[in-house]
Amino acid sequence: MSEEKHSGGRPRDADAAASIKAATLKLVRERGYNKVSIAAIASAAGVARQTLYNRWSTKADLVLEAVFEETGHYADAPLHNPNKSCKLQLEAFLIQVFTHLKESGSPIRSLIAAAQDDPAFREALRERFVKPREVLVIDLLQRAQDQGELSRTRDVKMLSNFIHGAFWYALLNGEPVDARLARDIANEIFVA
Amino acid sequence: MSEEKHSGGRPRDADAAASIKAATLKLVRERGYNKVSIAAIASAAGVARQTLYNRWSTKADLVLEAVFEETGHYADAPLHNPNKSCKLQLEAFLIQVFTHLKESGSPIRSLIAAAQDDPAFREALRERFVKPREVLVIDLLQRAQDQGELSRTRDVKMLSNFIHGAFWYALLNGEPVDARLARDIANEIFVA
Amino acid sequence: MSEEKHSGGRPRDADAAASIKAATLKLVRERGYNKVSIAAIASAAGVARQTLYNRWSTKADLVLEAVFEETGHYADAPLHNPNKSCKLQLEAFLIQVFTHLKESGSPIRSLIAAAQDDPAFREALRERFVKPREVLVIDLLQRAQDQGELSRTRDVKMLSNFIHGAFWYALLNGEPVDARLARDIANEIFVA
Amino acid sequence: MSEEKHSGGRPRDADAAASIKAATLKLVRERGYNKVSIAAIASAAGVARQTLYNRWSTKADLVLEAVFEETGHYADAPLHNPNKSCKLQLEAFLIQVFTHLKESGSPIRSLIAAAQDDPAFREALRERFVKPREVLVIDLLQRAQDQGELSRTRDVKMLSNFIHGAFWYALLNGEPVDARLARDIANEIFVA
DNA sequence: GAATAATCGAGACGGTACGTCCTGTCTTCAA
DNA sequence: TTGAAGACAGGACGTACCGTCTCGATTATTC
Repeated sequence: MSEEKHSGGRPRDADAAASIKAATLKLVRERGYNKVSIAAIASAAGVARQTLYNRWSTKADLVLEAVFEETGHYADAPLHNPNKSCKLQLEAFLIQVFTHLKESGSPIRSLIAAAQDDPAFREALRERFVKPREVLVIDLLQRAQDQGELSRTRDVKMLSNFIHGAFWYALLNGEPVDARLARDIANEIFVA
Repeated sequence: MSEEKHSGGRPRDADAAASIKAATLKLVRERGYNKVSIAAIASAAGVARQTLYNRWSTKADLVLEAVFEETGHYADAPLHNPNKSCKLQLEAFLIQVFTHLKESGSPIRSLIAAAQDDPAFREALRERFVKPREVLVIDLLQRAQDQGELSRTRDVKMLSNFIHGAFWYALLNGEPVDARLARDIANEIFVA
Repeated sequence: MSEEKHSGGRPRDADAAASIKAATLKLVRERGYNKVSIAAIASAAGVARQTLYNRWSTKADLVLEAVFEETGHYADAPLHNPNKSCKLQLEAFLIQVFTHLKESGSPIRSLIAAAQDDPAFREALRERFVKPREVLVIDLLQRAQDQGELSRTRDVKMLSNFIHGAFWYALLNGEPVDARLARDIANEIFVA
Repeated sequence: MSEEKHSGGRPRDADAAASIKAATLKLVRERGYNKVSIAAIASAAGVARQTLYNRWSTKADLVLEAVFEETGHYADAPLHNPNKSCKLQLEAFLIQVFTHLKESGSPIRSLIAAAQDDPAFREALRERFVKPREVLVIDLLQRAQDQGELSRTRDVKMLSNFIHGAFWYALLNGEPVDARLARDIANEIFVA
């Protein structure tokens, strides 16, 4: 069902996509998004330049896919853990996110940057990166309100903005995005 | 005293700097940062391309200066207004900042983006844009604590991060950065 | 056999080479070598600038090829004509060379000039322009000696230098290089 | 009489001209004419760039003066030496010229090259370098005819062209311009 | 002695050209 | 039809020069 029909012609090289994404991640981490050309990625992947254009329409698309291929799935992981307080669940979630960033922080910063001049790409980033995390956090905060751990007077949407905003702000300003930040954010959100 | 000494050689054309910055702002607002070439700025300013290179080492530097030349001073404006509650002062401050962004939001988004691939430039942006606003907000929050308007249990540094983070998050995600957001942020900070 | 193998990749546009060389000759004759920029040639040929760099490493190389493409072959023409005296054969040969110069004298002067600052290019010019003509003249003079038309005491290598030197000297000094010069040279060589 | 009246204003620095010419010769010999910029000469001479423009209108003019300043006078030296045969006088003269070229050959090649794109400069070179040597050689050859050392049937103007042409040809083709060439030329001219 | 005027060091300016790099498209051959 | 290879149009980049110009400072001559 997920297999597209192959109607004649040479089939796509299955290995190509993997080696391209690997080369993309490697180069972007080493040199930074803007210092990596499409030609350099193709060359590092041992692939013709056209092969990249066959599959991704822009460099941003490619990097987006490369970055979230491997690690994009953790967002589906069950955040709900009845044994822990919501505050600790939030902290644990942030630590999980920040750990991923330790490796891919630079590419993600680059993606956010690339999104600023390309509305279509900004939307893609929103769908794949931003919204899933917002949903998780908002759910968690609502659960906290249901369980009386968080006051019903708090605006969970704005709190979510505070949480994500705080880590974007640190990320984009080059400040450490680590366990300490996760704890400080969680503490301040659940302060009252 | 603030004038740099002129130690020989033809002095720089004072008009040139102004027309270059004006052309820069105009073009960046119209087309977006990455769609504007240095040659186009020079041409619009009626100036030789080399003249830009004589004064700014990168396009980011130029745009940074152009954006904050005119509006960078309002941060010095007295934020302290004894007749208003701190919450309203915060809201007023944010409205002021957001008003500026209505005009220069796109260039500033571009600057934040450009900073992600250039540590030196990120530092410059931090000094000229980020830090001054942090200082203002932190002072205000501390005053609020002194006056009993804000609980001493709150971490003003993290609250400042929430405030700035919330607006960066909205800005970079293409959501409205307006008076409503200012009010919502102020409300949530002073919620208790 | 003389065709270079095509080992993958889009083949070079055959028309492009022709139109580039044509534009090169036209512009160099009109404006002079140093007044013609690579960009101007590309533009006149309706071709991207990079296409020129793909094929020739320097402007001198390009002009060299353009100048000798059309007319470089006459050197192969049989100089040996048993019905004429060697003196008249020399005169006819020089007239032939000088006629070519009437059209391309300016580009050739430019090539000689360009060769003075580029040893590699000087060698190329020697191979394509200088040596073939030396060989022809030396052969002719030796034939003249064999037939008793020229004394065996003469040094044909030096006489060849006299002949070519005289016409370079005239060419580079802006003096007429015409049939009269051809006759005068031939007369003086066969004077005795 | 050769001193121009100085009617007010700071007089020109007398040392400047010397150090400029020295720097010019040094740099042109080291790097070649086209690889030397006016700015580099000024810098090497410890002089402002404008000072060069105050005195010479083009780089070619400057180099012309620099090259012939020191050695341009030998052409006035008496070539007539009754004790030697004209052939030996010619050989001695050529050796004298070629010795100068051993040091300044490269700049002179450059000057001939530069002249090809600048008629005014070609004329200047002709006056200062070409014609004086032609006159000397023609006089010598006429003396040789008067004394019976050279046949009256020879065209001394063309012989002069042969002589100068032969050495230009060698010079511009990168062949040795030395005592051996001087002897070979003299021998062949006086062959009969 | 003061005014005048040309020169000098320094360096900005308008301009032209350079050679490199990159993007996205196209065109060939081979699989 | 895909892939490898590479040419092509187009455009931006940063650098290097050129010849001109504009400063402040200097150094003569002329008044």
